[in-house]
Amino acid sequence: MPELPEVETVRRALEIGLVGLTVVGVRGRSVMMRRPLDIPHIAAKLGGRAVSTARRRGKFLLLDTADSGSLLIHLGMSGRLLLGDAAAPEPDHTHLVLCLEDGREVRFVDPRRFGLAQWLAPGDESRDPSLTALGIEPLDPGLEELLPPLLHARRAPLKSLILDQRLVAGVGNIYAAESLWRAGIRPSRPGCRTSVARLRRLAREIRAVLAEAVSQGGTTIRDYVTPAGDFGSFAVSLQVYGRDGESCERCGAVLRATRLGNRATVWCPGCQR
DNA sequence: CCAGTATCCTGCAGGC
DNA sequence: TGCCTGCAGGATACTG
Repeated sequence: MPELPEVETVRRALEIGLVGLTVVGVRGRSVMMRRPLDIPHIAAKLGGRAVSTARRRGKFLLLDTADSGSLLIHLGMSGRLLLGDAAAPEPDHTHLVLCLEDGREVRFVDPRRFGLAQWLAPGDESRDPSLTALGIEPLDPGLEELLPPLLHARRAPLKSLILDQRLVAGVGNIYAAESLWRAGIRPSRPGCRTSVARLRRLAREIRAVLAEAVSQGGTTIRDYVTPAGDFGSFAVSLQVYGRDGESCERCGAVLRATRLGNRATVWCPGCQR
């Protein structure tokens, strides 16, 4: 569910509301998630320590301590991080709770359990396979120069390529569809059959749509909320995602839905080539 | 190495 | 009202 803008919005909320505070307790159940959730291990490493930094890499969050290591979190499809009063009712599927010194709690809620929360010892970050495999950070400088040659070398549909976290880290199904619409490129177009100039345009649109979505607090479709419980407001700016059957804002043609790599894909047959 | 498919899990909407 | 099917913002282990 959450893509880069939603994860970045969560990170900013934690930077303001969590960083600097001490985690006085850790509780939860050691359920199976994308990786096993080991509550006692997290409790031993994080309990009694302060969170010093909240970082993001692609769709991953890293909550650092000064010298004990970091809590790695991925929200998967349905994950949410909530920051609020410990007395508030606890949602179903709350798997991990960080109790804070000021009486509030950070709760990791994830019904589908496609997410993960895992302790990384100092130095583990550079060994974790899913972190080391991550590609370009799209809001960092250089996307326009680095991404086009990678895409041009491949035959797969561009939408599948930009969803591949090893190429560019943070684009998901919503922003893949939106950036291709903005660039006027068909999602099914093979990377190798797209000019480098058009791929550069795509890279620019990826950056632009992600940055705009961050400024709107992300996109809420059904259940994404910020740690404070607010909805992201970028949904009103979506041009294709979830709009099949409606008319294209740019050319008026009827937007069509298809499936690409087992993911719903909406595009405009009139102006995406 | 690359491209495409199946799979993990719960909740919800829609059809009958 | 229920029961069934398919689908959902993701990643990855497979298969050819």
